[in-house]
Amino acid sequence: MHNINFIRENATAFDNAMKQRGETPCSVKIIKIDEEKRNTQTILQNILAERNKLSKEIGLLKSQKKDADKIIAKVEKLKEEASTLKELEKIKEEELAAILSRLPNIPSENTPQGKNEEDNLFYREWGSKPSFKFKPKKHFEIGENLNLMNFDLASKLSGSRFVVLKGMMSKLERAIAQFMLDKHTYENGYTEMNVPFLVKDDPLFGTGQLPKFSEDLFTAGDSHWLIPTAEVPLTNLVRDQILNENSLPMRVTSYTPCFRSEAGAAGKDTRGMLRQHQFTKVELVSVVQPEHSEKELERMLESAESILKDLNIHYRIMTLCSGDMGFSANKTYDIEVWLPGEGAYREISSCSNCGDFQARRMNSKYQKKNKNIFVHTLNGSGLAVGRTLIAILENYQTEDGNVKIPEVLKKYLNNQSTLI
RNA sequence: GGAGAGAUGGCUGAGCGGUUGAAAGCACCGGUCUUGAAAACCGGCAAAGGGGCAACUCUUUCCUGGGUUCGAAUCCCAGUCUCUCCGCCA
Repeated sequence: MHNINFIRENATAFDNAMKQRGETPCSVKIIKIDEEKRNTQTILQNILAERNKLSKEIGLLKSQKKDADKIIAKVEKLKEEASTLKELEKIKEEELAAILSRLPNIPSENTPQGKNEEDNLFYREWGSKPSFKFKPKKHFEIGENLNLMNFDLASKLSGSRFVVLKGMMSKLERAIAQFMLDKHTYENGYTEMNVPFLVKDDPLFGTGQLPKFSEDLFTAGDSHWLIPTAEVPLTNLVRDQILNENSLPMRVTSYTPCFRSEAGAAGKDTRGMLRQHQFTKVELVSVVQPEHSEKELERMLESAESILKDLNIHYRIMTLCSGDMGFSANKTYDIEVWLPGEGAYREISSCSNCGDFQARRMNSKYQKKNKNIFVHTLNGSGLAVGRTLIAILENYQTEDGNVKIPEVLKKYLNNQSTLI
């Protein structure tokens, strides 16, 4: 959520920022509504002040057993005026909130300007593309050939974009998740959390999915939504709070399923388990003081990278341009793994600094010298488990159709060295 | 599902129609003392917003939304959440 004072004082800069993000500049409209709201407020408050004053007089008169009927009649009139103005004020407030709550975060000055993913900037890479003496298969070919990955069964149960994993494939996915959690909790300084997978509206508003992106979410009953990412429950752990400064930085991680309707992705990545309605992910969330968030983003990125390094899988990191970033982010790095079967880099993690954007929506502050300051929030995948499974299958496949088990995962798989 | 209890400032907790924005304690901030720290003592300390160059001033907020009243943290209604007991259940 944007600071209205900032927009008032930096209208041009704000409009430019929105332009960068592909939004139509609207500061003029915002400022106009804001002015109307404040004008209404000023008049209303004068009336209320008068009412309060007279009410006190009434109290005084009554306590002296004097007649107060005249003043009471006067107050009655004021009350009527006030109620009309109150309604008008409410309307203006709602108009303003409707606009502000749907505008994306302002890109950081370190975010490259651009329209779409083609304008993303290469940041760095690790490792190199492996060479194969045979034509590497795609993950679903490997999985289906081994009879450990079944999309037909899943579609019988739930339709398209679901998968059933069997036997060692299912164990492998669990091993990956546990490896990630262990790494982040024992080495990277995150605290493991077990959080609800169903949340109410408020948390989703807090992290920015609502009100604008309800189409991307699944609902459960009238009052709950299935989480599209653990970012939602984890970040909202600090909602409506004034934190003690010594509780910062707060670094938490959680392994959860994620549910996404993929409303805008019809026909995209329909084969395989790259884009599913349900997938699991280990998420990282940091809550820090404003002055630390830039450094924290780098730290988070390194935490996510540490997983792929241990798995020895080649990846590159892209800095997302203003037009390709998510709604709440001011700066985002995507980690893209190399998929030999696919012959392409695919996103496996996205690490974002949201600045105080989510904190404003959640009302999350910390206390510093008797001042309450909005915290900064960051989130990143550490990593998407399903896609890590894909990366392992494609990078560790052998010519006979089997898959080697990465060294760091062996201890989670009874020291087995191949999938079958 | 049945029966009760409750929701007050960063926290604990008083207040239950008229200087109550709210006692007290803790936490926090400033100071005295101390070589430094602790303790002790003194002082300060809710938030959001409006008006004003400013000093300052006003409004709103005691879970949320309605209502009663000249006036509500305090009374009434609805909702949300929490807790206790009983039942059911992974």
